[in-house]
Amino acid sequence: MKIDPKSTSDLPVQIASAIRDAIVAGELIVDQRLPSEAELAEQFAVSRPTVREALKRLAAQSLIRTQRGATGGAFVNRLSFKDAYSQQITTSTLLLSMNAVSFETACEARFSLERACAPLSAQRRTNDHLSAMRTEIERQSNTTLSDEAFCASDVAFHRAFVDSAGNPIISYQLAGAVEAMQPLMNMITFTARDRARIVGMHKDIADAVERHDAAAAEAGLTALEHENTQLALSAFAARDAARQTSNG
Amino acid sequence: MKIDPKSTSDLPVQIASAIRDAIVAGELIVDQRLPSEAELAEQFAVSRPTVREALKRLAAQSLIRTQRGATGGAFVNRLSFKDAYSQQITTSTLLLSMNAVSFETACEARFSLERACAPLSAQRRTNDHLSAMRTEIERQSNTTLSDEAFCASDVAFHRAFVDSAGNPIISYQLAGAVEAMQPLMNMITFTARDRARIVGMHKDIADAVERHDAAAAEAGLTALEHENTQLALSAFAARDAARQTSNG
DNA sequence: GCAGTTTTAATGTCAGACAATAAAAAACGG
DNA sequence: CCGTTTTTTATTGTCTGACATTAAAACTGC
Repeated sequence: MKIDPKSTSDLPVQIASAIRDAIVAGELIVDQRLPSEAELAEQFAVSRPTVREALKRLAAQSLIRTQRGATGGAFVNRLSFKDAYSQQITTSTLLLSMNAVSFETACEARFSLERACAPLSAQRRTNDHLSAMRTEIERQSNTTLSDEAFCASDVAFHRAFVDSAGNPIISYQLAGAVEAMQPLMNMITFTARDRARIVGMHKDIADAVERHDAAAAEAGLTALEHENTQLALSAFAARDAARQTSNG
Repeated sequence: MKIDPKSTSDLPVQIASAIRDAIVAGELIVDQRLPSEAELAEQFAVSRPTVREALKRLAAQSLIRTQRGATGGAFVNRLSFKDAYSQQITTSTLLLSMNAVSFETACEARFSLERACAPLSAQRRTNDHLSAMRTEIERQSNTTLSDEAFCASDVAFHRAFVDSAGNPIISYQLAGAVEAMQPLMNMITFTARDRARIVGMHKDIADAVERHDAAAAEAGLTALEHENTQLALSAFAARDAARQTSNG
């Protein structure tokens, strides 16, 4: 674990990279303790604050955790699915909001990937998964729900569907795609009729999964994608019209 | 932008969260300059090193960038697809290597998601995408290639295929699923016959995409998944047998 | 006006100190 | 001798202050 003494710039970045590479390469294994900050400082020939910054960069990525006390120090972290999920969601959300990704593009990505779950979900769904979906459908049927709460339940339904595929890697990958859509969905106002249609489609999907019918589940997702796209189009059209009026 | 003065622990984490929330909520927009470290320190009533650690955490996630000099400071970063890709790949790779995810699970996730690209790729593929795939097929046909180089080309082929779907969000999501598999694939030794079969399947997929045949592309991916799973099974069986012999 | 120089405001790095913490070691009491 | 309490100790967390480095802006001389 060495850094290039020639490279003049940004020591903490170099040190963080060196340690990260060691972790990825398996030289440092899970729960192994790194040398203390003082030792690392000596090893890399820099000061303790510089080492600290490097360690904090890694901590920000959940690659290490630190512990105070006599037997404390920095330890290689087992990257949990939970940590990975939340990183994935943050990154995806920012990616959408900062890069002017169109609603259609995001929606297409989300439903394309969700349809990939249909065969697995239809095959493997357990009663737990089904009841999680049904619970959200029940919740969404409550017409007194705010738009935000309706969207949140929508996301929860889709996550339950994705989880029913029984593949944690897929769940991880789709967490970003599904959750990152929520801010975009929150821009839409749902009428009672819109909600009824969406809830109906959710029912169709849950029913299809229950009877192990992958094709029907895929068809339900496609219909839902179409519905969402149409709703968004009219919502954005209305918004643009309002803007036009107020500005000119 | 405030932190909870009651919460006793980990000030840099709290400060980083406060700033991140402000960015996600849109209170700080892209390219906007944050207050200087000294000002932030005063605002949060902590010292400069504490603020610095918070900023470094955010820099590690590419949420901000810093610049030295008179007009320097920390600026909200536009999270580029490129940055998001590399974060995604690092996270996915670590997730696989640290959580004892089976080859089958990872493989299933990867190919399920890749199949989701087939309809879009078949519809939208450009000549550039096709030639990128053909180039990799050409490279893979070179029998003098090392196993690592063969795997790298395999990954490049699949990324070209995914990119041909013409949806950057899908490309971003799948970058992790595809690239993270490489270390696992590198554990497999490919015989000449194995390689010929794989290259043949790649050809089938490229041909299917070229003639806009989504179903054939999906079938090709399914065949490839099956091939990979079988190869991995025998590779791991051989490895386990060798271990058995040497141990007792 | 323009080129070169100086100023200045900001981050980058360092050194040293003390606080907070948690585990291990030592002291103590039964 | 064992269990509990206290002390020690190693480590991270935070602060203060200083200097180095950088790059833009202000200034100067022509």
